Order: sequence, then structure tokens, then C-alpha cells
Amino acid sequence: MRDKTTIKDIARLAEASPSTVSAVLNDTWQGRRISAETAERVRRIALAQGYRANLQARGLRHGRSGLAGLVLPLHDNRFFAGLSQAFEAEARARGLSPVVVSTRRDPEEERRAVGTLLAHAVDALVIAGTCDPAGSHRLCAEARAAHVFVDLPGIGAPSVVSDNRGGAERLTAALMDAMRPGGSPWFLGGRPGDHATAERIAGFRAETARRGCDSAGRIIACGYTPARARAEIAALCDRLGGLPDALFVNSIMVFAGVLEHLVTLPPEAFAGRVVGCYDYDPFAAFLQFPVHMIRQDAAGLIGEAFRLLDRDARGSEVIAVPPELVPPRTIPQNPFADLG
Amino acid sequence: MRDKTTIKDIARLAEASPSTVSAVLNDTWQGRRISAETAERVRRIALAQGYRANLQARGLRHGRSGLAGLVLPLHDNRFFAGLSQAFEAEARARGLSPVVVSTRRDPEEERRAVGTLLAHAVDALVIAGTCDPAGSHRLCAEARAAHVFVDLPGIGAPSVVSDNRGGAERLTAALMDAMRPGGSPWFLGGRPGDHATAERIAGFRAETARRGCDSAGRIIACGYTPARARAEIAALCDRLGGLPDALFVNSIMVFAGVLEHLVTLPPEAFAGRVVGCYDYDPFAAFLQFPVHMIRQDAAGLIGEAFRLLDRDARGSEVIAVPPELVPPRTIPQNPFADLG
DNA sequence: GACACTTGCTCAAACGTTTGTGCAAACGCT
DNA sequence: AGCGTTTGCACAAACGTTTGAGCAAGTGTC
Repeated sequence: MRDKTTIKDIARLAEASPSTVSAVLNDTWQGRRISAETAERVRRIALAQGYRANLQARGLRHGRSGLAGLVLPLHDNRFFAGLSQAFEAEARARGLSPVVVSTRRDPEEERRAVGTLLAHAVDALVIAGTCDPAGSHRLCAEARAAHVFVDLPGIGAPSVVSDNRGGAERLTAALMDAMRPGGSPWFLGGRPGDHATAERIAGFRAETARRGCDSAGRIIACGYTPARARAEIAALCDRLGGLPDALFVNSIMVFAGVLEHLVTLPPEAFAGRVVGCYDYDPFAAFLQFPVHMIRQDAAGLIGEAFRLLDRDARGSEVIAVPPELVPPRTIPQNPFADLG
Repeated sequence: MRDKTTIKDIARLAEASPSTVSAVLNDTWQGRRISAETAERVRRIALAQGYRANLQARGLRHGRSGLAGLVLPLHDNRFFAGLSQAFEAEARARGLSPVVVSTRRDPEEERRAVGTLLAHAVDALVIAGTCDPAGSHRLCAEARAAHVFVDLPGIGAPSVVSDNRGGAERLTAALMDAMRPGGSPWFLGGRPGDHATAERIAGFRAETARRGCDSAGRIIACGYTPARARAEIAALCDRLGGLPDALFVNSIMVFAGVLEHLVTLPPEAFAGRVVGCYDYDPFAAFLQFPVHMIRQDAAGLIGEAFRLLDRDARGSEVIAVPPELVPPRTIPQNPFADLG
């Protein structure tokens, strides 16, 4: 084989014109009144030559690429990986070719990623966990590209987010049901300025208040790094003379840090204590002590996102999808589906 | 804004020709003897108009796209997600735009994914965990595209794989060091026909033999599904009247199934027993019983893959990268980096 | 003032498709 | 035979970019 086979090569071999070949290979030949014999001849030769259309050229001509892009902060996270998986399924179901790109939570990188995908004329863009909603939206708007935000609300375009407030209320309720009567729950991790954390704190506050328990002073929004979380939980245990009655851990990263401390404690330290984590990991659900987990509905979020894209939604509408509460030592509905 | 701004629009506004604009925006204007003033004028206008080059057109002209593609079985897996993360970093370091696509371990889907990326003229392709090495290679070869296999050896192109045999030997050694003297280790999970499983079984056999222990009859290659693994371990415990002295679990999926059974056992059932898993999960490392884990070196694998691409390697050479052994209740070198 | 050389650009073709338009031959009808 | 209609295809432009070639005006040299 010389260079890449083009439509012109096929045309030469089939003694036809490029336009005829194009019509045949795009199945528009009846409309263009190509004879069945010619069509068959062209198809045969194209197959024999292993012809594959140059999608750049086609995209250039059409103004569309057939690609659907997902932009996310990182691959290396159960939740986002679940989004990728669901995204690809939905995109393929619509005849689009999915591609996924991550940004390391870097606004500049996010703009570059979105810009690159748009410059390749992606037909639809889902932006998950955005850290520059305004910038990303502006780029998409300039390129007149269909786009939706997921996980964190965007600006100027529709968003699909987890019901963080509701989830936090349910997790808090589960923890308070399980802890000793009259006990005090603590909230650990996250940044209060972040949308998701703010919502979860609100949910935590609402549920504790509903049960006549004042949560003031028991919210430690110490960010997301495991190291910091470990230090904070160690300090807290010191202060309280033991583990808190109930601990609401705001993310799996924070939980990792907390766990580093917890594994240093003797088994009896866990007596009567209960831990919850706003995130899911199948193995974290089976530690020595009971862990209540919240599992976000990746498929549900992506499903709603595509529904918005399908109906070409434009506003700033925000759709909330409820997460799932996974009780301790439980295998959730779709067991280990996200393990591979 | 009307439609997407093109180089012609800029040319009109700057009272220059499209070629001048192109030269300026590609920083080849000195070579083309464009005056500094003209260059500045063009740049200013392009910026003001928010011009972004149409990468399909550029790619069509150049025959390259600036894209680097990673094809993997699924996103939803720590190891593959780690590959994605490392892949994006390496690709960006080379000025390429990374995109990742998964195939659900479906050969047909893999061919489609590879074909689509090639049709978009990706400059480099990394195919991880291939399930159709021959087919994928053929497509790449026809398109004259640089490509490398990772995790599973390919055909016709260079491959980078984990040192499964060596890793299995080390894991087996760790288990036999930790189990009661004279005990017998068992191997569970995988399909013997699979390359990785075959290598791991070979490693398991070699290490047990080296210690004068016959592994015959203690290898249960029952596939990868958690359900099956759960049934097998339950049956085995029944047969032995308790847990085996040491258990080599062949993948995290299998481990998940095993865990479903193990959590039903009383704490004393674990006395003197030791479990190993050929895969890593930060939380699985902290269960009630000690778990030795093997953690594959995603960054190392991808690093080698790009080194091959850099020097345009063509043969069927296979590079083995050693994995890391993570002792029980340990935080590995790069703690929770892959958690997010 | 003729000549060569430099400066600063523009022209046009090409990359591989798709698609609106047109045209020649064949056919049917009177 | 003359006319209109259908059949079966080819031509050429366009998508947005890059790039080899060329051209006109200005500058310097003798």
C-alpha cells in the first residue's frame, strides 16, 4: 500500500468520479441516481483497498466531527471514572465517538482542553467538575457548541449535579440513627467555598438541627488533602479523648487521610462509633469498623446530561440527581461494577 | 459574533491576505518576511476576534492532528485510570493533545475505537489491554500510524507490559514468608489462557517450587467474576475446613468476590492466614486481615511506551516493567495519588 | 540609468470530502 | 423525426488551513 487510500484512488480504480464514490459510500447513491452495478463495483473496490474515510476532511466539509467530548478533573477517581464509562455508552448510543480528557483541576488546562476539543469541532461537550465554568462556557458559546456541565454547576449552560444537600441529610440521618443516643456528630473535610461542600454542610446542619442537635463548632472544613485530614482527626481525637460519636467525612481523599490515623487505633477505640463518607469505595465499605457511604449516580448524571443535549437545552437550568446511601458492609445494587 | 471566525475574516479586517495571517499566527512570519507592524496588527485583530484555528483544516493540510490517543478496556479501574493519568501527562509534555477511549474489552469496539482515532489522524496511539492485537495493529499499519501496546503484548508493534512473572514470584515469596511454616499457598482467579494470568501462574509455580513446595492442584483459575470467585473460595474453605494458609488472588475483581465471603467469617478464622492480591487498592490494604498487594507501575509503563514512540520503534520488542509490592497496612510510596 | 538584490507581501494549489448543478445519452411518445 | 423526460453520471466549488512560488516596489551598486 502506498499512502492512505482516498476517495480519488477508489474513483480511479472504479472508473468513476469522486462524487460517485462518495455518494455510494455514504449510501446516498439512490438519491443521486447511481446505478446498482456502479454502486456495487465501487463498494467492492473500496472494501478491497481497505478504504477508510478521512474524518478530518469530512468534518471540515460538514462543520461537525462526530465526536463527543467529556472533560473531567482527573481519571484517577472512582466517581469520574464512572462518569467516563457512562459517558461513552451514551455517546455511542447516539452514534457519536466519545473521547475523554482530564485537566488536573487546573483552570488553564481546562480551557485548553475545551478549546482543543472545540477546535476539533466536537458535536457535544460534557464538562464535569469544572473549575472555570465561565471560561469554559464562553469558549463553547463562541464556538456555538452544545455543552452541559456535570457534577458542579456551570454558568450560562444547563448543569446536572448530585443532590449533595439531600445526600448529606440522608448520610447524617444514618449516622445519627446508628450512634449512641445524645452523641455528637462531626463534619470533616472540604472547603466551605466549594459548591458541593457548602451543600453538604447545609445538609449536615439541617439534619442535625432537625434532631435538636447543634452542629456549631463541629464542622472542620480542612480541605481535601489526606495529610491535612490525618492531622485534623488526630488532633480531634486528642481533644475529645477518643473518636467522635459520629464522623461525617466529606470525600474519599479525606477518608484516606482519616484512615491513616484510624488504623493506628486499637479495636476498642471504635466501640459505639460510626463513620460516614460522602463517596463510595467498595473496599472502604468492608473495613474493621462500620462505614456508611454515599455513592453518586454516575450513570444517572450522565443520562440527564445527554437528555439535556438531546433537547438542545440552553438555559442555566440545574438538575439534581439523588445519590445512593450504601449501609456498612453492604454490596450496593450494582455490585463492584466499577472495579474492573 | 456570526459564525466561527476564520483566517479569512482576520485577513479582511487586517487588510492582509490569508497566507499572511497564517504566517503570523504560526510564528513563521520572520521567515516569510512579514513586517513587524503587520504581524502585530494581525495578532491584535486575531486576539480581539477570539480567533481559534480550525484544527480539522490544519490537520487535513498537515496530515497530522496533534492528537495522541489512548485506547483501554475500561475507565473504571484503578490501574487503567492510572494509565490514563500518566498518558495525558506524557502526551502533553510532547505538545500533543491526549484523548482517551475505552472499549469494554470488546474486540469489535476496539477496532472501531482505533479506526476512529486513526481516521482523525492521531499522531500516536497507545493501546492498553488489547483484546485484538492483530486487528488493531493492522489498522495502525495501514494508516502508517505510530503505535505501542501496553499491559498486554501486541503483535507487530512494540509492547510494554508489567513483569507479571516477577511480580507473582515476589508476591508468592511474601505470602510464604508470612504464612505458618509448612503451610500451603493457593492461587485463585484468572483464565490460564490469558497472557497475564499464565505469567502469574508461572511465577507462583516457580516460587513455590523454589521453596520445595508443590503447587499442583492448588491453582484455581476460575475466571474474573466476583460471583464465581466467591463460590470458589467458599467451596475451598469448606473443603479445607477453613481458610487456606496463604491465598494468592489474581485480580482485584476476584478479590472483591473473595471478600464477599471473607466478611462472613469470624475474626478468629483469619488467625495465621495471609492473603495476597495481584492488584492494588488503597482501602483493601486496610481490611481486618493482612493483605499483601501488587501495585502496577502505571507511570513507568506509560513512560516506556512514550520512549518507544519517541524513537519510532517498530519491531515486536517487549519491555517488562516491574510492579511494586505493597506490604499489608502500608501506604505505598505515592500515597493515595490515584484516589482523587 | 541599468542591474541585482532585498523587502513585503499576494496567489493559487493542495489536503480529502460533500453536494448543487449540469450535461449527454437513452428512452418514450406522438 | 422531433420533442420531453428520465437515467446515470461528472464537474466544480466549498470547508479552513498551509506553503511553494511569484511579483511589485524599494534600495544599493556601478
